[in-house]
Amino acid sequence: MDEKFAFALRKIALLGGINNYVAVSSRELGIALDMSQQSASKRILELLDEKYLIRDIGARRQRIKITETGVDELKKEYNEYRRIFELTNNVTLHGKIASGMGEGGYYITQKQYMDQFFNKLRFRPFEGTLNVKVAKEDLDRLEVIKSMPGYIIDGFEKDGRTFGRVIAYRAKIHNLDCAIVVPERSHYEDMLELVCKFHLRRTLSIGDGDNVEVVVDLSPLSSEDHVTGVP
Amino acid sequence: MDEKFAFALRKIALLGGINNYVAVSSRELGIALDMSQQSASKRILELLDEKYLIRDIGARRQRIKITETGVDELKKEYNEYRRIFELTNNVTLHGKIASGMGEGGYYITQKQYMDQFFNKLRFRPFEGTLNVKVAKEDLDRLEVIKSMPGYIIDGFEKDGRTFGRVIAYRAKIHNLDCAIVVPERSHYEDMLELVCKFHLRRTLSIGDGDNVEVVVDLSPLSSEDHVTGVP
DNA sequence: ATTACTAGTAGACGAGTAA
DNA sequence: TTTACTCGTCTACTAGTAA
Repeated sequence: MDEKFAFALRKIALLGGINNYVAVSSRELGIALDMSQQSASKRILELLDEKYLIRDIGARRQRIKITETGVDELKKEYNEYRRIFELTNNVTLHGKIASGMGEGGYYITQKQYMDQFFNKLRFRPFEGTLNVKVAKEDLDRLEVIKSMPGYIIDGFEKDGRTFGRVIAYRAKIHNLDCAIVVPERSHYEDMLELVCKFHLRRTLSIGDGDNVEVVVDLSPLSSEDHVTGVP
Repeated sequence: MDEKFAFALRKIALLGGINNYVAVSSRELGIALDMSQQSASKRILELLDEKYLIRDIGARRQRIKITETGVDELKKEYNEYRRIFELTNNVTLHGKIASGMGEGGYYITQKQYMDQFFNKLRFRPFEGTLNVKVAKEDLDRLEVIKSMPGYIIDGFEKDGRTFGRVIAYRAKIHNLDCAIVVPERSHYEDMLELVCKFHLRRTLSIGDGDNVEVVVDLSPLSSEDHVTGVP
């Protein structure tokens, strides 16, 4: 997104435009953005065009509201700041082992995914994945992780079903190397899929309901096989 | 600050330029900023000129580092995002009553300050202020408060001494209306000055070392007597 | 490789103004 | 009052290139 859009959206958010329609004239927005009424009016039109804003235009005063897409863009910048001021390269997530092979497990163990894991992460995952339900208080950190560059695992079609692109991140669970896998653009999904060279339940002697700590490694990736969370 | 500077600084911060010199070529920065090498080079020169960046230019690769001023600018934006996504209009600070009249108390009880309190906050503070040492874990919230608009209490000169501009915010301590007073641009100062119409120690039966909870009201101010934390 | 100059251009901005 | 058009200016960018 163009930075000027983020700037305008941020100021509109500060005026209360995130959850409600807020009456902001182009003159007022111009003051907030330190520009003329004319330019602010144009900016609003651009934001509407980009679907970052919706408008309820009355006879006297327009009322504007930031769309979900717009809020997502702001969160992306917010997450950048969190990376700068809050996080290091290692983010720890707490969670509980969830029952074995859910829907996600079926997806991830597809050969097309597994081959890519080997090519990019340099290990062949043990058949089957470990599901970890992330603790509520760590969900926002998971959001930050999702906004970071990770290993792209491309999607594919098979038997008329669509398997979407997923992003993998190197991680450690109890000092064992593994990777976490999250579907691209999914919001507030609290289930992690872990892939590992070994059979994690057996190797770590863990089972359903056990608390685990997953340390995700967010250090910069080597080559061009990475992607930013949302392009 | 021009938004384009904040944008560039943010990307440099993400490349690790906050606490250390980091080797970033103008080409690399251009990629991060989605602009040409030439423009990125120019942007670096502008940031150097604005004292947001310092540079250690070697023969091959320049190494850059964000200055304290630059970090402050980034924190300002970060605090805006925190206001958007974390805070409501009321921010609660925890702290302990500290010993009576420190240096700050001497300052604040000056007549020139007191008259302005009456004009702007519409109450005349009881002679003397209450010092509250803010708990370490709430210091970052205090930083956010400082970045918000508050009531400007102008500084003055007296007997060759300079009394700086301070910012006041409406607050409540144990449901009693009061105001907190912070000097303009002071970093990581953990001492709050509270002013109130009543004698707080007597009215609330509190004394040194007692834990108190101060709820600061950050709702938008009425007129033109407010200022943003740092202009 | 770098960094950064100059020159030319596209687009962002504000003034004037209409509705 | 609003919003938003046209149009002229000027800035911010890129390409070419030097060091």
